[in-house]
Amino acid sequence: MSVKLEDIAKATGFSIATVSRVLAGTDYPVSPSVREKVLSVAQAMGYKPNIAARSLRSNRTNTVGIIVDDIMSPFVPPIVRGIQDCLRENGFLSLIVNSDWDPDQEQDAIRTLISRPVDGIIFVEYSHRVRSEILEKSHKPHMFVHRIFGSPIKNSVVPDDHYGATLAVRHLISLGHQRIGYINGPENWHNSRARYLGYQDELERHNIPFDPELVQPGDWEMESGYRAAQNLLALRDRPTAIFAANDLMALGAIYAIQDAHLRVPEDIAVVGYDNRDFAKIVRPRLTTVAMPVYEMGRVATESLLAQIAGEHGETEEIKVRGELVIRDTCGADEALKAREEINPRTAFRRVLLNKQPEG
Amino acid sequence: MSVKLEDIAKATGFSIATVSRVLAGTDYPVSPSVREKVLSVAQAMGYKPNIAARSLRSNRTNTVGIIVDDIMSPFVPPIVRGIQDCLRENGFLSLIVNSDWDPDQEQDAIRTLISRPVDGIIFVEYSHRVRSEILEKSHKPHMFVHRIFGSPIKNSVVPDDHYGATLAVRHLISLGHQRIGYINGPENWHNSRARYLGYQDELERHNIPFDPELVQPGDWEMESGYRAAQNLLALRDRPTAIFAANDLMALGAIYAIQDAHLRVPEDIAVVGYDNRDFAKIVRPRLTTVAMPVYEMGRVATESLLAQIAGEHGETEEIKVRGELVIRDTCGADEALKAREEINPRTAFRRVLLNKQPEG
DNA sequence: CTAGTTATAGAAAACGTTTTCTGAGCTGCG
DNA sequence: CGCAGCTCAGAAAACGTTTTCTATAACTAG
Repeated sequence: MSVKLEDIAKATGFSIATVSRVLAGTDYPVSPSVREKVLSVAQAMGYKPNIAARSLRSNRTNTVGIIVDDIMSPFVPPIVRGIQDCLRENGFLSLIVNSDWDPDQEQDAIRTLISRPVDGIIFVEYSHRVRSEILEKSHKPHMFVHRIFGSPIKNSVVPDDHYGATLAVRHLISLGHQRIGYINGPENWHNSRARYLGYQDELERHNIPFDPELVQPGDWEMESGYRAAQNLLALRDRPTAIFAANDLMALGAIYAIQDAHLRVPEDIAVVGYDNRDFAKIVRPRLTTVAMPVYEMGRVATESLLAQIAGEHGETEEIKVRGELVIRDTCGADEALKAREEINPRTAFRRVLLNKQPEG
Repeated sequence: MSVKLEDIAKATGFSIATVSRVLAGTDYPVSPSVREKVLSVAQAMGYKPNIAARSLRSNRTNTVGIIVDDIMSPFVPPIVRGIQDCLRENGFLSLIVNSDWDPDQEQDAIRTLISRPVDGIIFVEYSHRVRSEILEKSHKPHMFVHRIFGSPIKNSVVPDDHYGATLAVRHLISLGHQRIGYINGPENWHNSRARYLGYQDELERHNIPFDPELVQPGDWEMESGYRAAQNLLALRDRPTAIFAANDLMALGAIYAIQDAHLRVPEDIAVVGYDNRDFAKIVRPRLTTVAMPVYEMGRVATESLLAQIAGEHGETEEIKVRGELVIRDTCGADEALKAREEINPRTAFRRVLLNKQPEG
């Protein structure tokens, strides 16, 4: 079949050991002339190492496993892409398995991946509180990328939702809004709480009194955004702007506003959260806070690879900040729109929890 | 570390060979009592085979490689999910690598995957005409899942775009429309041609004369749909319905219609193609032909696994049909909407090219 | 000049399986 | 009864690497 070390050994006259040492790139001393010869012959013969053999012997595979809830769910692909780009840069490949939000399937996935030759595991949108014993016992390096947990957990990368909410509200305030409605997500989600807190804190920072009337519950779905906005519109002193905890509810709110024969952004401004794909094709195009999904994937992977390389052990929770993407639902200054489409592959800011400036 | 065959052999008193035969599930004769004992002990000890060792010895890894252009591009995740579901059912895992529409990176990906332990490769949205020599020489089973090529190629799975266009147009005709505009995709794309042909053929089948005035060019983007619709609206005898070759252009058309102070669907009906995520959250919700992405993934994988199992060699091009998803942009009978959200994991029809009924 | 060290290369063990080869004990048939 | 043929189990080879151990030559220090 394929050309192997033995063939190259025969062709060059050196031993298998020597050939291996050259080709595997260890720091074992090999004289330059030998190295050169082996390299050129290997090149000529088109040598490709047998990864199975290598990993059997050395226990390292340059492969990491990714456990996702569902590759089709909207936030997952960009996270995975961030992971894969970082992996590729370091010569790694990824094995992806779906858990379908099912703890049993997830356990199974963990078991499967651990038995496989993977050097580490990344959990994307891991939602189960119970850490797996198997995972613990395997001592494989692992990272969590998610938006779920409340309390900081080790080895995890999360979005800085508090900061993001702050951006949205600050933008509205800068446009002159004082009465800003808020449509919250489910109360038991950490996301909702963090964004809600960001909303409150930013109001306070600008000395705008917090009015509980302006806060409406939602469940992430469009329909709940619609109803929430209806309630806000029915207030005696109704808001001039609405910040929704996600894009879907923001869109529902826009529809409610339109159905009330009001205009967005002329009569009421709207800001969403997430920067979902549809945000730039709905009408009016949605101003929103980008969830830094791609970056989260990258950051998690960098940390994982460092762990694999033995550079460090567990890390604290890492928070990643997203940017405000200004489009049409706030009627903001055109100049601000210049930056419109952010490129997920470019610069981003990573903020370690304990290094955050003020708050 | 992990428990291995030797440990189980020691624990049960049988030889490694016997244990392996039981656990690997070969058809080698092993007496029931031995089998049972080994199985229970292995279970108790939590045995998981070392895949690296297994694949080194047996040259089979129960892993397939997937080369995608970009996991973030909209059609890819459901295709990948279809592949992965089918793989999982058969005890396989998948290694995914992105090629970024770059032939060089794709070559690289192929090389990488071939040197790895993968039993086969699936190309998703493979766009390069030049088949790789490396791929050919490797003799690895492979399949292509794509929407690109014109001429049928071996081992590929494609959507039946002609049929889909037929569905869309038939629906409009059944609602009484006679003047149906068509917004085409780029002419050099096979998709565009197939959908255009479906449009023409279905008109003919209903004895509706083809009017070239009603056909407008587009480039898949929303903006081109907008302009195309403007042109259609400017016709002296303007259409009562518009069929756009994709959802994005359909959405652009809707916006153009609305900007002309006409209503969708009351004044003009619109049908899109693809059933993208946004189709069910825009306003009005878009009636469209579903691209059978999930099914394409499954079908390709079934065929690949059959190849790997040695059940058959190369296959002819396989066409998969999508369904019409009826929502709000045609004002269709409410009864028809019952089937609204199709479940991608359920039944679907696969149609081999040479088994197609009439056309 | 000798002993110790260093630089380099080869031999061989090891990784955990699968699979081939061997062989022991039966069964069945002439 | 004897032998072919079957059923089942074990011994050992093999898969292609990496890595440990050993060996040799060259060099250095004293």
